[in-house]
Amino acid sequence: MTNPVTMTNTETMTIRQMCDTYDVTPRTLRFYEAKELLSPIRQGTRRLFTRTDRARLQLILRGKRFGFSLEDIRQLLDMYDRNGSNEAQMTRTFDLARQRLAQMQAQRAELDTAIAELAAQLAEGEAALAAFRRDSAA
Amino acid sequence: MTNPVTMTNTETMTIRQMCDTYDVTPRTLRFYEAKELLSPIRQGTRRLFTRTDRARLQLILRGKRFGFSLEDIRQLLDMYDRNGSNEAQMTRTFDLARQRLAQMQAQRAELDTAIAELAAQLAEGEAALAAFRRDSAA
DNA sequence: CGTCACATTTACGTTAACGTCAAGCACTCT
DNA sequence: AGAGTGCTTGACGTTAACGTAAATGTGACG
Repeated sequence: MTNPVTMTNTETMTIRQMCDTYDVTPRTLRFYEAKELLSPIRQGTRRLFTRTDRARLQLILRGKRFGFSLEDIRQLLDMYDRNGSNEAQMTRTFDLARQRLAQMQAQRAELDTAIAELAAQLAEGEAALAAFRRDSAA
Repeated sequence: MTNPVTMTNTETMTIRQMCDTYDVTPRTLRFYEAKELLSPIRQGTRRLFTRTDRARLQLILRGKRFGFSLEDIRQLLDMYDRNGSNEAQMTRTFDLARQRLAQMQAQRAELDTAIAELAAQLAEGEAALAAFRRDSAA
């Protein structure tokens, strides 16, 4: 039944493989486990990360790129997870997601105006610099 | 000479007026001064914040809303300020601004995809919830 | 069996951006 | 003079997200 070829344990990864794959430190993975963001299984004392852990880690890293706190991320992960929960739980979860979405949209709007303003400043400054150079020219 | 009515010094503000106006704490203003983001003048031992300080504070607060560090902000403020510097200084400053702009645009792109994904998740989840409710219905 | 490479736990250190006392001036009002 | 209000300067405390060091374990290899 168990195919010896596919048995090369592509299912789980050691902590080092995880670090190399996702460019994080061991400390980070242990820290995430302590914070209950990941829950690798144990082989004796060593950690083995499943594909579930890997999926969660990718979500964590993406969340971090957006400036979410780990606590925020933990809540979002719960949402991705417990979609088979009861109705009350689900609606609460969706409320949280909608709030977050609104925050993100607001942040996007602010970022847009900031980008526009900074671009304007840049244009203005570069025009000044160009004039400066014309003056310095023979 | 000095008109007692117009003497209400609309030019400068005390630390408390600043706090009330911009919704920050005294500690924050002193901290920004220590970090050389603000440079209020002194009347004896007390601080008096000029319109320059107020303008800078607004820029600081806006920068913070975008997640910039105070150190980032300090550099940007320098850019807004020293536009009358030498050419080398200016080009360096513009490089910094362009880098920041690129960062912001990248961040916006990421934010966009995150928004899209989160919205999709939400829609999916809400569809599931609706089905859940149909099942529960008589 | 010794040692090497990699893993683990424990625990203190670090940075940013302030918060939170504590102790003491400086005015003003009574 | 005493009390009150507002401001000042230290200086230690706090949270997040790990970094870093120390001591120990453990499985494979020569």
